[in-house]
Amino acid sequence: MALNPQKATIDPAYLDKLQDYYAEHKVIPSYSVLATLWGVSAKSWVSECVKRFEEAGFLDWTPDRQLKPGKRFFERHVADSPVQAGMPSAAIAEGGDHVASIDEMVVRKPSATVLVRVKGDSMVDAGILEGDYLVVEKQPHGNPGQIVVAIVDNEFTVKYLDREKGTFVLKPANKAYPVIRPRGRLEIFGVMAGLVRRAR
Amino acid sequence: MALNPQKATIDPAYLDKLQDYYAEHKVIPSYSVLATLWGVSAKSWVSECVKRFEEAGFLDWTPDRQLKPGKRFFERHVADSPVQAGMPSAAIAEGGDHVASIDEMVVRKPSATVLVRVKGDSMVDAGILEGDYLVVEKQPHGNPGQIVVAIVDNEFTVKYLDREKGTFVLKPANKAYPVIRPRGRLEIFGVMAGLVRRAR
DNA sequence: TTGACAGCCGAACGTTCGTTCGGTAGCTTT
DNA sequence: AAAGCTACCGAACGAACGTTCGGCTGTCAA
Repeated sequence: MALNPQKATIDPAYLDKLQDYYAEHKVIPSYSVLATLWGVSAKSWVSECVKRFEEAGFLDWTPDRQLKPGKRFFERHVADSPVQAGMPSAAIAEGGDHVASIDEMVVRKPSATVLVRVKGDSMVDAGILEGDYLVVEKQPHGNPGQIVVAIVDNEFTVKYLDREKGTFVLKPANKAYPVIRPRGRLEIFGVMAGLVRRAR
Repeated sequence: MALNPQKATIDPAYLDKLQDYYAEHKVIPSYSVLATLWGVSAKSWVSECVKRFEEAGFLDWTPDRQLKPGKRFFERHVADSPVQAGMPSAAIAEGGDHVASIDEMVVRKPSATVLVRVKGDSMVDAGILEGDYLVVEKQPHGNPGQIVVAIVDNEFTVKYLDREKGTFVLKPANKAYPVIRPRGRLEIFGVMAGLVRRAR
């Protein structure tokens, strides 16, 4: 057990503060600012801690040797059971699930991905509410069963794509709305890749 | 017309390159790096351009006078109508809804934010489906009307928080489920800050 | 043809940066 | 009781930073 490769410990409180700072300013601060942020007074100590963050993958360097967020910097914790609810950190060990970032769980092809604000309640039964942001992967076709964003009468419409006797139709997820049977070609803007809602 | 308040012109190519750099590294580079990035050789010129970006709202300063992205830096279009579907950028004109990244629209305090996977269908009427990820800001209390994650019988439960005769109760958004009236203290894990769904 | 202006360069300069290194105080381990 | 380790401090230092300022070139209006 002496061969435990004992990683240098990193202080989760330091990471928290850095992440919150970054969330506010979108930049990694200088060592002296970091020092005051962390409540320490020695830049040399900051330097030491930064090295640990770097080894752990939370910080990294640009080719020009400027400090930048590392791969794990944007990791978000996925809580599964309340067991860990109270525990005040228990190290950054491999415990629990992580997710790279919300962005990445929902957008696969950034260049083809757009957000579309949902209007109306025609899809409530699919859990899509007015005001939600639909993450849409732009592409001119879709498969039956998928939720697609189509262009009807020069407006976006979010509907289930389905097939009826060889032609595509758009089905709402709300009994109060009718099925849309487009005459002519159905113009599909993209398919739903995900959904994001801001609370309240 | 001499009194046209003629804004100093900003070079969109410069902005593009800066944004690409930022997208890759998640930091604003130093003036000398900016110079090579832009293909100019005078830091003084970089300084001048930075001032213009600053006035235009694309760059800003931290309280410690470090350069950081400004409000308009992240302008990413939220498509509202199909009109803009095809257009490839069309200049830096004002207007339109913008959003930085999905992460940021939904998490304010990274250090207190967790993802909770939704189990069951007790909140379907609030558009919260099984398998969704609830973005939860950890805090031990909430206000009536908010959707909260509470700990009941050592399990997470997502419910509306409400008040009945002075005590807090948890209301599902699904008539098939009963209101939960906790005996003793109600243990709140956090409040819903947002929701993320991966399509299928 | 003169002058104003915009885009850009280059040197100089004081400030701040991050590193190095030698320290101290407290806790464990032996 | 000594030795070792960890968390942190503080001074020193060269390198890099961003600002200022003067200068050059090309364009456009008068």
